[in-house]
Amino acid sequence: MSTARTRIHSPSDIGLVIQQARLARGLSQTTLADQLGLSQRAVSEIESGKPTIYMRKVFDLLRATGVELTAELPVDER
Amino acid sequence: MSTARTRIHSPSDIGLVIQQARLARGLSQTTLADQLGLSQRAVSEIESGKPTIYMRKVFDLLRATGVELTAELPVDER
DNA sequence: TCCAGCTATCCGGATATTGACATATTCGGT
DNA sequence: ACCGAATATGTCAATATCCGGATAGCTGGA
Repeated sequence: MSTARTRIHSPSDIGLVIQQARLARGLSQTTLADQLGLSQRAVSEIESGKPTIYMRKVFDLLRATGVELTAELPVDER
Repeated sequence: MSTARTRIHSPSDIGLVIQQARLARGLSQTTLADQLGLSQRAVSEIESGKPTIYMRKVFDLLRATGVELTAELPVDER
């Protein structure tokens, strides 16, 4: 069990990661959507990178597909 | 110049990171909002973790504040 | 203490997203 | 090539976010 790391810079980037994670788990959009109380349409649109999607849905999907997000903030310690 | 790493699991988490990054750059919500064509209100709500915010706005803020996101997807390579 | 800058929050109307349903299209396996 | 599952996309009414403008509250500095 290794870990694939991907830089995320846009809705499209995160959509692709979510799609990969979903497929890796052998889930259909419909199955996942039903589990989370989302519409199949929403899952499809998120994976395709629609920019006007609510954050909550994205985080729901990340959690359900086991994707971990890390933020890196450059800090200049004086 | 070091790098602070934070696990992101929710809109609140990402809001806090964005706020830290903004403050580290000495910017006000209004200044940042104007730069990005957002309202000061939007920046405030994002930082406070409002879950029904469009993804695009969050990515705009991440870019503007220099925060890097990384996704980690557990993969079982047979 | 006074004041300016910053942030959180209210209202109101315009606009866009939402889910449900339906369906065209694509994809994978046999 | 065929067939069923999966996915992308259309419409539509309902709903919620959006921004502007305004403002109250908070904070730090002079």
